[in-house]
Amino acid sequence: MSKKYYITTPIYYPSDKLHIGHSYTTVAADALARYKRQNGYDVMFLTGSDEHGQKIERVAKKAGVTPLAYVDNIVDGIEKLWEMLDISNDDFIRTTQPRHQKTVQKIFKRLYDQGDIYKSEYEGWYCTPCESFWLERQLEDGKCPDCGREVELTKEESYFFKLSKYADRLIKYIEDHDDFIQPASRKNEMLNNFLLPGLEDLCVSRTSFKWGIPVDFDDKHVVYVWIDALSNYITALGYLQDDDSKFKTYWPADLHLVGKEIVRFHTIIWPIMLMALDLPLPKQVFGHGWLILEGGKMSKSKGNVVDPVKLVGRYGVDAIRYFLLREVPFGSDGLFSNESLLYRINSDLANDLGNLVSRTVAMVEKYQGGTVSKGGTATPHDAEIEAIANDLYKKVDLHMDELRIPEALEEIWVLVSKNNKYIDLTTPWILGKDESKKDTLNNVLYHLIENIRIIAVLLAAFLPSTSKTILENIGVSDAALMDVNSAKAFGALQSTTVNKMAPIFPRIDVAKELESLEAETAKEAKKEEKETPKTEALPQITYDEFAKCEFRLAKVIECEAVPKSDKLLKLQVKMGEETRQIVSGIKTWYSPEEMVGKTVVVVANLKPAKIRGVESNGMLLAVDDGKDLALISPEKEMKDGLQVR
RNA sequence: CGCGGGGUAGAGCAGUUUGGUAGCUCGUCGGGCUCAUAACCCGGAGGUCAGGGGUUCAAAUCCCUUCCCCGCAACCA
Repeated sequence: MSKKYYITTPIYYPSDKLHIGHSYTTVAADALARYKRQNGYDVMFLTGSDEHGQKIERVAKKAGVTPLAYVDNIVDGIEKLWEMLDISNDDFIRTTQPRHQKTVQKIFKRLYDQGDIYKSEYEGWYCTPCESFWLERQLEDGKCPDCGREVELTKEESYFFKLSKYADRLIKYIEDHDDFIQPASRKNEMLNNFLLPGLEDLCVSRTSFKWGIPVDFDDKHVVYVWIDALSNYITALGYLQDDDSKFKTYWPADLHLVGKEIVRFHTIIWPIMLMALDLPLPKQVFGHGWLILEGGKMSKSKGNVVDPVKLVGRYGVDAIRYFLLREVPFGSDGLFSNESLLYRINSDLANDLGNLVSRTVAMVEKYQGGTVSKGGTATPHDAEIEAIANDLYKKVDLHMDELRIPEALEEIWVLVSKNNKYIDLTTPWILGKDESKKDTLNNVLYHLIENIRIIAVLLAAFLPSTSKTILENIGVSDAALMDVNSAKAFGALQSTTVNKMAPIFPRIDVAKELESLEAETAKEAKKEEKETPKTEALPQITYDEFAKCEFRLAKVIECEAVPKSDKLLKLQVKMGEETRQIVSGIKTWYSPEEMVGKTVVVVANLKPAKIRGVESNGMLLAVDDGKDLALISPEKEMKDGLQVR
């Protein structure tokens, strides 16, 4: 019996197309899954989509289709993307599938029956036109954060899950299982920020929207995200279903690979759910870092979203896979920029690996008619490179065991470089001119080919198609020689005949390519600009209603940042005789210095409010497009205090 | 004083646990080679290890302190 390995990615929320970050998580999980398979594990690799919720209900409505139709379309795109990226998932779970829905209902019922879920109500604010329910702290200006209209205080009936009951058990579990939360820094974050201060019971149902799994014993309610989405890891295995053989084989999961933003749900809510269901906990939750985009908010004009489909189309799957796997270090963030991507492709893939294969194959053809075999006259440089090849598997394996994918690749590249150097040291082009050195030449070329074979075999998990192409290049097709066991030591290959093929990674002209990429993004940005932002029109109002608002010109005379806040500025503005204090969330776009002296439009008769403990008497008018923000000012110099109509 | 991470060559990072010559990749400059994808190999230049103070024969590393950046949280009238 082979050992099992169950690995998952998060299920993605299909309210929009996926970006490079989702691809990163999935490619990393794929590399791990392939690696384990290659090493003889019985692997179950799951990914999927989390398709319910108010947000999807709303975008679908806006698009004029049913939520399911909307989601079908996006999920289709996701599955195509995974296909494009050579993702080898064994299953794809959608939370709208009957197997999932039915099981979630059973789980919910069971938790309810055993008293871990109870019905209660909590107070909040309801926006009738939006049909949405908000918590006090979610409100903006005491109004609906979505539409800005009045909300009313209501009580929403809801089911709650007793997190608190299991908190102590979870704390103990986390403290006893060092590997459970990785990297360790996140473990402290969870304990200090959430667990040790105490857990509140969790609201697990909603009555304010319908697009969800109905609570089968109380059809006013749908199951809210937590129990719905997190359960996917077991519903996909057949838990509480007729055929639960997969569940019996694969649970508990060996690894939930997640982005650092959702570590919390996977290390607190999910384990507690499992405890309540009396199931074993996953062995490890790994919160990986993110790909940070170049320039951050500065690049808003460039358009910040990196589309994986476009990149794969341009540079090929394995170039993108390589970049993703190589660039994000264990437990921290990596940087993405077109430039770094292109340099990586050129230097690691084209120059080092691709060129090594191509020069080696060319020499085998040129000097010995395409065939090499083991043996010949040794050179003084053989021992060193054989030692490196012999140790390579062990080193890669050690890194993979600790989920250090970039380091594993780095290790493989040590052998790549050493081969390039070996060529320089042994100068086969000189040996080729001397008939008496024929045996030495064969030995040198054999070393190169055998090392390339080992490299190709070990790359199979990371760059599956490149691995195949390289083996084809060097004429290896025997299954035993493509097996990882044959790559654990130098010398398994006896003899082979090569096939010279086109370069596996053609060199990219970086300057030209960057230019063309930029031109393309600029074009797209323009297209986006043209599309008028869809803002839902508000109902008409009478002039009297409008007249209730008092807008005035105000001159900023003082301005400073509000301490301990990222976005808030505290301004003193002069409106005629009067001076007042306003707090505004515009620090991202305006510095305190540049605010002073500006004339702006203020809503003057807004009720005062306290923001972060600072009193604010009014509101600055501004427009934003989601990326940038501009204050509204009079078109020519006018006196402050004047009314705006 | 909310929690956490970080500041090391032009860029991205390792080294800090266990003080002892500051290292890797990319870029840059010079040389070598011609099998190869203007590639490969070798060498050089480039660092007040964020600032200040302390411990020590010796500090990037240990202690104290100041400043700055980035996550999370909060907040965006």
